[in-house]
Amino acid sequence: MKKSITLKELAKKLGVSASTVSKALNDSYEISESTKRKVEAAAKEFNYRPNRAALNLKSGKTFTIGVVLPSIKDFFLVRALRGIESVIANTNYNIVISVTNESYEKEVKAIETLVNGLVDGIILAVSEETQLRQDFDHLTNIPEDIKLLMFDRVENTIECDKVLVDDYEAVLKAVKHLKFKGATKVALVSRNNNLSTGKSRIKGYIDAINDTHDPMIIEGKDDFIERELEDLIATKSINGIIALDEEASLAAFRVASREKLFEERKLLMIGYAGTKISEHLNPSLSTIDQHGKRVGRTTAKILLDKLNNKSDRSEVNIIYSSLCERATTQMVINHQ
Amino acid sequence: MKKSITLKELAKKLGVSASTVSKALNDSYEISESTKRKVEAAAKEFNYRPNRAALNLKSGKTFTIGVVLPSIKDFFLVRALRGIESVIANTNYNIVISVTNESYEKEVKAIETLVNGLVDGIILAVSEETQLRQDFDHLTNIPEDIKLLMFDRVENTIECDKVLVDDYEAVLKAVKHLKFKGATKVALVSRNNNLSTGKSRIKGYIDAINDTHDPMIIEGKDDFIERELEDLIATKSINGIIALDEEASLAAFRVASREKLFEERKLLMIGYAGTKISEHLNPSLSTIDQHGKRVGRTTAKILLDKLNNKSDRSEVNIIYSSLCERATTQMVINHQ
DNA sequence: TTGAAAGCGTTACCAC
DNA sequence: GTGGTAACGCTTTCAA
Repeated sequence: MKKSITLKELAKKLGVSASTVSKALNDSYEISESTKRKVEAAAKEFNYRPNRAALNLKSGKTFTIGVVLPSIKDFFLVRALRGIESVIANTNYNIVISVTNESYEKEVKAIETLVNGLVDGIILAVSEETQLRQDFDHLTNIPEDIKLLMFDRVENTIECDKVLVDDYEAVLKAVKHLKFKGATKVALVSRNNNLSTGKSRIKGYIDAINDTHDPMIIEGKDDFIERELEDLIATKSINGIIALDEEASLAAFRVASREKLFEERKLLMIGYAGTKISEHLNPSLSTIDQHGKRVGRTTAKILLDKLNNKSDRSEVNIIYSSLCERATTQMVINHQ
Repeated sequence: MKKSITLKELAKKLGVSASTVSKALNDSYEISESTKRKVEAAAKEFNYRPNRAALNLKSGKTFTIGVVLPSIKDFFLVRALRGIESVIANTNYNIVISVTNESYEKEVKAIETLVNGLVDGIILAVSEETQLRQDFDHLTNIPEDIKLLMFDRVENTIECDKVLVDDYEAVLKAVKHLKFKGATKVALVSRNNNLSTGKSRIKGYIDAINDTHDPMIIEGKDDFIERELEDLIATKSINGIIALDEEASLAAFRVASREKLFEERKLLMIGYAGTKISEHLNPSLSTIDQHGKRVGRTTAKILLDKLNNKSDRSEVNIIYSSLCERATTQMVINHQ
């Protein structure tokens, strides 16, 4: 592996000035063709690479975008990351990634680091703990020349670009669909969380059941969900389930399978879960698809527009989920 | 959002020199306590943030690590990324991520960009196309002050730190285990690839069947695998399957389910697939667990050691896979 | 067509 | 204890 050379050293080797080399490499009209050729040849020979730190310092830009995610376990966030990456890859920007593990403290630290001249813009999905604490100073203190975009989990009081998912409507529609397909008693299961998205989804559920029966909401870890759900099945003979995340979806699915509710056509279900696993469950699980990759792509495009000053005012973009119907909603329910 | 201020401007506001401010903020013994306090207060008030580009330029370090991955769809690579992130998060380093989509050209471009003063070190899993072309100039040309570490898919001719998975042994053992459990005719399925890891795994399979029967190898897209496998089942009555990746595992699983081979206890199977999906298949799928997260953690630790000059010679580390036994190998096979 | 010099924001050496 | 100055690697203005 060769050691790389600086512009000055290259200039010395060529017996010309640094400015000449710089201009030649930037294909300036001031430099003669022959000099350009010589410089380019030498640059290649000596493996010259412009020093990025110097470039950044000079230009005040970093051509780097920070992506701050609460988790890279969550299938939706990973898909969003893929979407972001697919757009950024075709530009001259780079991606710095930070994972907060849903921690407020890590989020503050991540933003702090990124903001210190590491990035030109930040794409952020707020951590759960931050939403719980409702403490957003680290976001309001971001210098104004760094563009912020929030997606999915969003804080409305902060003015910045936003890309949202229609959580309320998606669940509203899903639960109505369960009812339409014959479910008369729909329970909701969810991991216990403090997310704005979760609250919207629950609201969608409540509005959808619309007093046709009391809300039946189970929030907790997967084993808790399993226990409580078994209880609800026994006591309330529910025939519909809406699950708000993958953990809850799989827990509910396990219960339903164990109780043979799908086999006996006693239950309809819609969840949130990755495509591959939903397809391979038996019966395959109907899900709400949030189009994570599209969310990511939109996110990246809007931020790039901002960075290129193509737009100035803050934009709010909504990506509509769609119901991905598979076997758990395609049976006719068996009302005894 | 406040605009941030430079050290010089801060010095002017305080009526002291830039050097004094710099030293005060770095808690130098040369500066009086009272000055330090004044400077710190002012720094906070005016939202001073050191400019990272200037720091990088001065120190010649970036405290950034580049992670170049062929894909972030692959569950193993995502787990490795998580492992890397979990280690780096506790240091003052940052992660720049590049995804090559298995493309040689993208890999070259990514390395090129990272090497231009963006990072101090690079963690790389080589793309499929690069392994196919066997063209590694972009790697041998990396300046010697940037540390390179390759993991999983590795090129032996390049001297650098390496973290490997025991592909050969893992498949050898897995196939032997299938035989031990009663499978007498084991077929291998795999997506068509040109990876070093795949070749090692196939070698493991061949050595494991050890002429007890002819190798039966199906390589291709999932629909191709499904067709060919149905054929093999019909004509050769195979009773064991080893699948080398998630796509192949799921394709083979679908065929086996359709043909009711698991129900009738006619088939044993081991695959490579994500934990969650393997557990939720019915019957649950036995898999080879490569401990992706551990691979990532090891990877990051070794690179950090190199960056901190804690070690100098190149290290090769092997992470041993383990067989994760689930239902598809826990039945007694039904020999008619 | 080429070159000298200033400057981006910071640190470190050396004077004072 | 404090301040001036040079330097990191590059671009850009202005002069030659």
